[in-house]
Amino acid sequence: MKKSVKIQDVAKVAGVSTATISRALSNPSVVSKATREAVLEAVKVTGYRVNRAARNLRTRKSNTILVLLPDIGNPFFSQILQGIQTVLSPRGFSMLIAETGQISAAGEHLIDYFDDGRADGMIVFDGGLDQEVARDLVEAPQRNQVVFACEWLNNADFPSVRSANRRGAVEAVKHLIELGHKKIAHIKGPEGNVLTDARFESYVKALEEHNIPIREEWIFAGDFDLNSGRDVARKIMKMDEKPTAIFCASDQIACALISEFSKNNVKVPDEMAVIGFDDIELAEHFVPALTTMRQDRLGLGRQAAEILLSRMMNDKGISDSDVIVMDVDLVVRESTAPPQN
Amino acid sequence: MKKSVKIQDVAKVAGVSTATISRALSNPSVVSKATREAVLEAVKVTGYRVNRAARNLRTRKSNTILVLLPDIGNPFFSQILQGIQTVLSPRGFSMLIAETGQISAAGEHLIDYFDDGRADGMIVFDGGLDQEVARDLVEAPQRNQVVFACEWLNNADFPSVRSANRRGAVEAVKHLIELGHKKIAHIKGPEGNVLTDARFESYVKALEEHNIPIREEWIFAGDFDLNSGRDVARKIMKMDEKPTAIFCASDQIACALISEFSKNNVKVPDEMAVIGFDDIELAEHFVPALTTMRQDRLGLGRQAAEILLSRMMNDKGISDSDVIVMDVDLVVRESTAPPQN
DNA sequence: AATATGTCTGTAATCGATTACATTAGTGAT
DNA sequence: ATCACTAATGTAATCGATTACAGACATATT
Repeated sequence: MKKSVKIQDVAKVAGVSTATISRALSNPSVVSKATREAVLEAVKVTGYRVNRAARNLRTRKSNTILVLLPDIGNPFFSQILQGIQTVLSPRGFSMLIAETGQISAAGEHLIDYFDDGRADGMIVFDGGLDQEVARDLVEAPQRNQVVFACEWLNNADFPSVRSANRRGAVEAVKHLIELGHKKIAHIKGPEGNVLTDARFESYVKALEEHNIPIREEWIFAGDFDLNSGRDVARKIMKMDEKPTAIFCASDQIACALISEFSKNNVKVPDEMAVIGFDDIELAEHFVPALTTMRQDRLGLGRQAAEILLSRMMNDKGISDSDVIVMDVDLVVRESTAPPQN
Repeated sequence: MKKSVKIQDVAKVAGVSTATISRALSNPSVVSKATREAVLEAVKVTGYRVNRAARNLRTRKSNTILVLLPDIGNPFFSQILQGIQTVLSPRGFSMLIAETGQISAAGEHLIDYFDDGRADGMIVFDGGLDQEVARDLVEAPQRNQVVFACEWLNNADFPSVRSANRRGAVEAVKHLIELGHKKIAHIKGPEGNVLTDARFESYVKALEEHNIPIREEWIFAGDFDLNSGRDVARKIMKMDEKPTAIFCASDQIACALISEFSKNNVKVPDEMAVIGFDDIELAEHFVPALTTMRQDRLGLGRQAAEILLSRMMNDKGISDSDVIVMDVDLVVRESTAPPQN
């Protein structure tokens, strides 16, 4: 049972003081070459590893970033996490993951992560934070160490990285219009979500721009998830006057929608054109392959991490680029086609 | 700029010593009711939060679990992470996430997480660790604080949680046989993976048990991912003698396989029956809905976390239940049917 | 009354690294 | 020879909580 090596032990082996060890490791340029090499050698010999808790205590830093998700189980986030990780890892930061619901369920507050030194910064993917939680964040001294990604807060201007939801939604609907559709339905995301609103409003805008009247009965509540797609498909099939095309707020909705249509012999894209949003991995391999707006999830994660780190370094409090909007791309596959008749 | 409250400040407000504050918070039963209430009140008034770094340093614990994934971007893990989180969070543990590749790329070692006090335990999802990394883990004094999940190491007996891969694969193939298939192909997972081997060997075993000869040309290399499904579909379509059914090592393979078949007018399930493994969320909503073996991903995550925590509490070094095998369920949907003719 | 027992609380050492400040030695200028 | 300055290193305080140990007090026992 070898006891853990501490900086004192290394100092003894290298024949220098602990201060020199510390300096040689964290700021090599200030010690002489000879010492530096001796220290490195001693570190190797002893197998020394800095004790993070001690370092964190002394420096008041954790080198850890909290990633706050509304729902860890949603596979939409996995690639985003990967993007974040590719930026954080080489820079020596660790990634802590938590879920909005779990934090409040545990009686904790979001800013506790700052207050108790668990995290130096956070990337928040939940635009639906409680009013109170949001206010705490705005008023926190660590205000600058927070970046929103994908979603954002309407009443606070944190830096944020997001996809071009409005342009994307407009383009998606336009794609349907250009194919000749006039009867275009929309399945919304969850109530109160900023993405839901942005995409829905753009749907309305695109229709208005082309003088297509809005039909309330073709606007459906949903929640980004599979089940809402299935449910809406059932509703639509019962309608007397059906739309000929549907713009879904997410690919998951679109897939489940198509699936339910297929089961009931409603042909996609011929009888019903369907376009999604996200371009999840499976979209390309769905049957029929899904036409959708691609979000660069890896890039979103990377950008969010980059911005956060650069803000944490500067700490100017001033920021030139508060909102980064990532491009989205229309990917035309097989689930959209001109209307039949 | 309010400076952070420390335990001293609370002590002053409550009119007791720091020791009492600490005790009242971490071991309430040892202080009198009156003091306890006074302390709680003082904590509320001051807005005190324990400094984790200080606590971690003193207690030599981090209350953090490292979750090591082979690939963060793989959505297969998201529900597992959620399962882990639901166990860890209420017990006051945080979840740190890292990727095998990133750690070595950063020149770090897995056991550094123990050595430098970043994690008290780890759940490893990668059965393909380097020999060296694996050996370090086996020899580490924290051997007991490691649990494998989904995958496992062949040459070391860490506790592990996994699905009944062998039984599941046998059942999957049997399902095809019972439908009347005799020409059954298999698309394997990545080379050298323990799951690949378990599922492949079971495929062979199931065929042998039913006296169906193994046809080498119907065994395909793959890698759990979408592209290998597409590629194998193309290969099969070019064959003179085609199988009538295919057992895929993952749902992703199966979906992409079916997708490619559909594009080329090979009818699933009529011309080709396909069964997957995993039951990813989309399986149910695929077209046709995918027949597959369900793995309880949420449960896997939960179990892994439970076992790890209980081992960390006991620390007996002895373990009655080393390997927990989670049930898998055959979910018959629409991608399998009897062979045509 | 003296002693034992138990309950509660306080004092101060401790965890291990970082860093402000002090010190030393070496170089070059005057 | 003295001074100014730089470069390299050492000494010791510090970060903030936990906890071993000791002490104070109240109650029970003999």
